Amino acid sequence: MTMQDVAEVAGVTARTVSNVVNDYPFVKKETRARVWDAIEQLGYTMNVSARGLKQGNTRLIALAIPDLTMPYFADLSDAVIAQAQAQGMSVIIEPTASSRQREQEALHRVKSQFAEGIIYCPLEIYQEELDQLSIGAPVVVLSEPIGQPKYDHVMIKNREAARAATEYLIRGGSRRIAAIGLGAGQHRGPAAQRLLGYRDALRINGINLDRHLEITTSAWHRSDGLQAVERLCKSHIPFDGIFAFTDQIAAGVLYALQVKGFKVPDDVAVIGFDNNDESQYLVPALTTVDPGIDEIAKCAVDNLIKRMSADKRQSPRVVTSVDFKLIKRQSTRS
Amino acid sequence: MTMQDVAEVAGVTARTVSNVVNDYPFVKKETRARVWDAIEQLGYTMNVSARGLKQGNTRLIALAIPDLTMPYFADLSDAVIAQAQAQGMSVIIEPTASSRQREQEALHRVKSQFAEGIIYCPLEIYQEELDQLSIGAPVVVLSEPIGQPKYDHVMIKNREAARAATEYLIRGGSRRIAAIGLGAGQHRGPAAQRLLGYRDALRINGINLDRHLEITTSAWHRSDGLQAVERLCKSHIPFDGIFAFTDQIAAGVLYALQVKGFKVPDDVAVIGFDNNDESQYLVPALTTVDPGIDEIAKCAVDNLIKRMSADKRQSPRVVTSVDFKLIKRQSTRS
DNA sequence: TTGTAGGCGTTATCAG
DNA sequence: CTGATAACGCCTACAA
Repeated sequence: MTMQDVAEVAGVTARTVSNVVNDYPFVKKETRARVWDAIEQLGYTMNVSARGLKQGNTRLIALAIPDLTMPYFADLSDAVIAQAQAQGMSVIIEPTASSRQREQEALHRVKSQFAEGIIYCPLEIYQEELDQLSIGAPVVVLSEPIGQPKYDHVMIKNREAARAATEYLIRGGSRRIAAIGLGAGQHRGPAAQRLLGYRDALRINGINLDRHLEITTSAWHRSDGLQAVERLCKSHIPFDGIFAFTDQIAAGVLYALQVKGFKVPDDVAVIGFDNNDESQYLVPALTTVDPGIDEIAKCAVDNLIKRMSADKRQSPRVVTSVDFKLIKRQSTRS
Repeated sequence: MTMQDVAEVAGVTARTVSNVVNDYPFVKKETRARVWDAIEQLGYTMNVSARGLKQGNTRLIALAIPDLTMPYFADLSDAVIAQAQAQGMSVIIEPTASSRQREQEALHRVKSQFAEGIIYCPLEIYQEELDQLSIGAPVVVLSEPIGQPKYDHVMIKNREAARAATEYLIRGGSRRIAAIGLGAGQHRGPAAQRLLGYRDALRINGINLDRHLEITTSAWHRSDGLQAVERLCKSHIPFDGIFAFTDQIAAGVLYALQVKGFKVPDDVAVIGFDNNDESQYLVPALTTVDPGIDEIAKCAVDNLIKRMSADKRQSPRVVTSVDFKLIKRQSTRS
């Protein structure tokens, strides 16, 4: 079933069929109609591999994220897909299960999945390593760059946002603020930045650090928040505020606090990070940091598409920073 | 940058390069090594469009869902991607925004996005219409079929599950049970089936229907659950149980009940549908129906791949039914 | 406004 | 085990 077949039925040549399906303007109305009829009649669909081969593009991009079942990444994926579709591109999603190996595979597989570029959310692969990989396709990285990165980056200011969140708790009267969500052994990446921002806030406001209030977790799930609170309680460490590194952690935290009989925000104020849709329906509704997902997605897709256009491959790397917002709800005192 | 270029550097022909990258076994070890070296050196990646053209496949499938930001569909997408990857396929996700037009577009665009088949979650397009569309690619539909469908279907027994959920509330002592989530004007689709199951349960247990307890919503979001409870309260309709058609609705319901001072499950027992991860961290943890997402995804992908293999295109349509489970938690009395 | 011819990068066929 | 050659289906100068 080729253009040739359609052409024969319509009584024209393949060239004309091509003109019709590609909306080339200078085709007689009547010819156009005959061709469309033939297409319908035969159930013809164009072979996109052939077109891709000829034109050298697929209009497909890849998006590598740690875990699609986490609301933040689902929202991000949705926003990326929307932005891409607005530019006539489709998106292949590749969850990496927060595994180093799967992240590497995702980067290497880009081309073999027909994608012309990739938006990459790193968790396990650090920038030095990333910058040494040879990927053979344009990349936009969603994280804070260090020094002169090899690829375009889109980021939010994790450290500043974390500081703003922590200071908001302090302004509400909290003095013993727990920070929940640093991964064991992590010294880099968003969680580490958020911890630094937390410490900044304490230092600037003259509050002593207490390492017992910095709770590491194995991941960023609700269960991690719940376990963190249990650990805090079990070791009898007093606390009157919690900065959860993600809203999912915060959801687990709120659950645990409720079960243990703490009043939020009176006994303990809680702030999250991500502004998931879910967070406004928690009880009490969660104060959180809105990272501006739509803006992140827009910048990422725009930059990737620019980079994909052949003439821009060598242009200087661009690092885009997206503004965050503090969303004030009922889980904190103001 | 073609195989030819690699071949010249490696001192072989393109044919040999092809054999190497495709793991054809009968290539001398030494030749193989030389070829890989050349590939590394040149940063060569195969042009998959060319291969697709030659072999007639892309190993890409599409997944059309209403909204990726809804946990159920994010979980489903994740499961479908995992299943597809296990079979060496990648997935293009197409959110249809619960819009009739976007659902149609998704179905028509399949091929033009390089996908060889599509898994389709209908919301707005009914089966008669779907069965008349000419799609030109294998389709697996995730919904209950009516009569003799044109395509393969994978379904859960919505009506039976809804009945089981409602009966569980009845067994817990609820008599005035609200059903929340039927779309305005919907007489078909999963919501309608769930309403029927709800009515079945009441009838079988000798409880009179009260249409005031059947609350329609515009969508299946948390906000819809919240508004439904407000509407119930405002019109002073007494109720002691709620069957929410999704866990997201239930989350909004629990929030509203908490705000209004109802005790769950003592004053009002609540049951949901979907078993989102979130639901076990709601306060109180939500009793719900687990539709078996992994099983659904596995059946969908398996059936689609079978259907894609040329010789199976004409085999009889298969309808797969996946079992549900009741997950009992603290939002209901037992 | 439509027809003709050639090539995009790969793999398959046939030799060797 | 490897080399040459011919498609795969489409697009685009160029020609008419």
